Amino acid sequence: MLKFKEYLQNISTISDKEFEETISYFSEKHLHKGDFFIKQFSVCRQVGFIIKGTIRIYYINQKDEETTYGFCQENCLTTSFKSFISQTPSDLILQALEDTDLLTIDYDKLNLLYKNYPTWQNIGRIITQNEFLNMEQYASVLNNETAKEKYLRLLKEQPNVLQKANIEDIASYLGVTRRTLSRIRQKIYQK
Amino acid sequence: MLKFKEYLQNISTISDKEFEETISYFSEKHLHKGDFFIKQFSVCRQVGFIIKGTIRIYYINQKDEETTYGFCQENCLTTSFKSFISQTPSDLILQALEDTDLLTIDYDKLNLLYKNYPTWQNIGRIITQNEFLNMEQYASVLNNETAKEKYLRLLKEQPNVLQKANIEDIASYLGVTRRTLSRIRQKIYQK
DNA sequence: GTAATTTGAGGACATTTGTCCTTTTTGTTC
DNA sequence: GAACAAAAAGGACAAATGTCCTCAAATTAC
Repeated sequence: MLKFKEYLQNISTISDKEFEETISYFSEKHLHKGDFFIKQFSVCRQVGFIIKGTIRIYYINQKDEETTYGFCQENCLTTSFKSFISQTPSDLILQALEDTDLLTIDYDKLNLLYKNYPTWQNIGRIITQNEFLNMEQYASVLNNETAKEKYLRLLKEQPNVLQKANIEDIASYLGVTRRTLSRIRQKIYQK
Repeated sequence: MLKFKEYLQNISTISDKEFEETISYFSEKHLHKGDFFIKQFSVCRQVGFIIKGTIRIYYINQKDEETTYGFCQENCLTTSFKSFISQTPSDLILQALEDTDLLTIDYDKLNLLYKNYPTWQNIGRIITQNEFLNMEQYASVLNNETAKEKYLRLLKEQPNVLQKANIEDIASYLGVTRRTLSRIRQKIYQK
């Protein structure tokens, strides 16, 4: 809860009283390893704030291959944003890589927050803008970083993901085959 | 003007009177071939609606190579969105590939529109969401389409861009070198 | 603990792409 | 129209990546 309060205070000012009231709109959710937060083709009805654990975000393309968008961990928001804002079936799949605790809010309750608290209108707009910036950053990485650079960044920023995810997941995150990932690791660790 | 009205009406309902008033917040701008709508590192102060012409959006990466994000043409909004919303220096460069006519609105005037017209708050939110969806679509293309597929889509959706842009631009849009683009064309046109 | 199964490492070869060129084509100037 | 310049096509080889394997290590089941 404390971390969530910090998270919101980084976005906008929120009083203790408002936070207390806000928190009553949220629920807690526990996922076991392998559980889905959002399944493919289901309408995403919730946004989650990760208290503890790891979520892998991925989708399955036309050739039946999994492409991993990324991994969300502690103190991050996680949702299938497009599905959530448009309340349409989700292309993205969100799955727990390990036991994960979340603070969640439903679509309707979030809209109540927007309606009842001017602060939340502000928070909502900024979160939407942040989602845009994240997506832009993601596209920029796809354009500019080699698979090796992406691997090194993952190693730096989310080293524990390398333990929790399997080779297949990491390779699909890097946009290469297992074989190439194997070669990347060889170069990094043997020199 | 008519096209712009249609564009807005597709987003939200806007009365004739509101549109008349709205249009007074906009200016017309004419770019010659090669002119910049937004230069690198300048703060983007305007959003443009293209009446006629073609804008290439690109940036220059750490290795001094140009990467082309895409090409905007008639009846599309064009801006360096991140720079515009945050009023910070732009990574993206927007340049006219041919003589281009735009309807433009300044940052301050847009905020006046938001303030004075509830309709525009709605339009603004939806445009922001659309920008997110566009960026997501862009990332999805980067992940899923081969250079050849991208070329064929360009050929289908914006065939005239292939005349207006040079090989270098198109190759950087596809994410390959000139040599590979040459091979792609060879395969497409000789079989 | 042993056997069976899953997962990661890496060999061999084919395919693709990039680099560095030269040649050809197109467009421009006088 | 000839001469020049600019842009695109494409040859030759090197480097990177994918495909299809096998083998070793780790994990799980009994």
